[in-house]
Amino acid sequence: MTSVDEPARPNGRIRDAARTQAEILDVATQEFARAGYDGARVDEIAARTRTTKRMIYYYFGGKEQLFTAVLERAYGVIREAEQELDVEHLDPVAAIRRLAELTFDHHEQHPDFIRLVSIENIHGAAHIAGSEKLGKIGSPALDVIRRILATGQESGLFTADVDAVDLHAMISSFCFFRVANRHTFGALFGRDLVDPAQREHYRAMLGDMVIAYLTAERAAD
Amino acid sequence: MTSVDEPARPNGRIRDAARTQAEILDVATQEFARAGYDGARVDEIAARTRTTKRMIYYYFGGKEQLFTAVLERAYGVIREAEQELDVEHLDPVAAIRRLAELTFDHHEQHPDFIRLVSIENIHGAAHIAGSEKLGKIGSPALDVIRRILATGQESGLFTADVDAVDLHAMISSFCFFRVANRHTFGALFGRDLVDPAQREHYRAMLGDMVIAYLTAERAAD
DNA sequence: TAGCTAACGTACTGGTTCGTACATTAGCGT
DNA sequence: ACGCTAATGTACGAACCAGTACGTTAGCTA
Repeated sequence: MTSVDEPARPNGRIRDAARTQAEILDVATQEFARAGYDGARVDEIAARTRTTKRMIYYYFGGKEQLFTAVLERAYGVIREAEQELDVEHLDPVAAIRRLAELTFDHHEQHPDFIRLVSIENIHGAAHIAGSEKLGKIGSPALDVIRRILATGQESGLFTADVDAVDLHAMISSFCFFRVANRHTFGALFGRDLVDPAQREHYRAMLGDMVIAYLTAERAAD
Repeated sequence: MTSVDEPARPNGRIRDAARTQAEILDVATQEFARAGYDGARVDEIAARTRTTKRMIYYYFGGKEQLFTAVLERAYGVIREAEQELDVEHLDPVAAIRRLAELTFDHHEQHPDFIRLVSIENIHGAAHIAGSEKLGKIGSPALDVIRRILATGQESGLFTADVDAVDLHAMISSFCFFRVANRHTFGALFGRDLVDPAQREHYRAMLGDMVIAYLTAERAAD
């Protein structure tokens, strides 16, 4: 099965620290997302790698640090995606809608990440708190929202008195819930929130919701 | 500390099956919510009860069934609370806002339940699926929403083409995220979503959001 | 008050799982 | 070519933990 791997590779057993580490992180991400922190098995992660359990401890130190490394990489992916956001050329309403849609898409495309976040919350965000990397890196998306919001509020288009962090929470809530609670919601209400046929429906619903909130006519106060 | 428990009780060691089971469920709820399914320890649950591990297996059969029983009771509490909903005497806008607020309050008051739901989703809702009790009991809240929605849509007050299940998902998203992701959100963005001082702020934000969505002026289509 | 059963306690086991001691090799620098 | 170190593999141990065999007692019933 793995006989013809790559050309000019003797027996496919080459030493490559970076590749080994990346492979461990890939498998660990799946395993932690599959079963939770305590449900994940170090032996299982090792077995699904081309290397051994010894290497996990050699490179990461232990299960706990491995999970932290998994989180760090997962959040890194998000941050990279957020840096590619290009919506500020749009008018505020369109920009916010587009940003919400991209957030929606990203959540849908990374269910493992959502699960890791759920798991980390079960454990009180102890690993994030104990990570230097994850300590102080504000989300690029937040800066984008901040600027769009300022423009929209100055022009009077946005009537809501809301700041970027809260708006981010609002958008994330919807995207997160849809993916994270898919199973219980489906079991209890018989509706699959991640049904591909309903994807556009929910995408539009999110955009409508956020725009309606931001532009609603407010009672004078 | 526990010397003077209750009057007329010889040594406090009385046989009471119902009480023992309830006590196991109480402690198990805390322990599962604290550490997740795999992180929870049956011995720990037993130790924090007035009874022994033997009783857990005697009454519930095993760890898996105990978790299912915990879920069943937790969902039962929700359903009871939903049956007390009394908002239909209000006009549709006020009724929906009130319902959202009550949902908000209930989530805030039951963080353990939120955690159990997160945990159950990590495991693909396997326990709900395997439970007869949890299989077929539609939420009373859903019926209430359905009726309010119908009234509001007929009168033209509500312009959004949304059904009860989706609206319920929208409201729950916000309430759930705020509690469930409190820790990672706080660690990453430095804002405690469950800060008591901000409680009214978020409560109002949810109501504004839902009402704005339902009553927004729609482009003719 | 004898006896019966539900309710309860103790002590243990067998398997699992994280982590490590020890042995080995690839491949770079000189 | 020769060593030196990063990288890797093997085998094992010690603790932990879900679940159980076996023994005991409360309290109702007749």
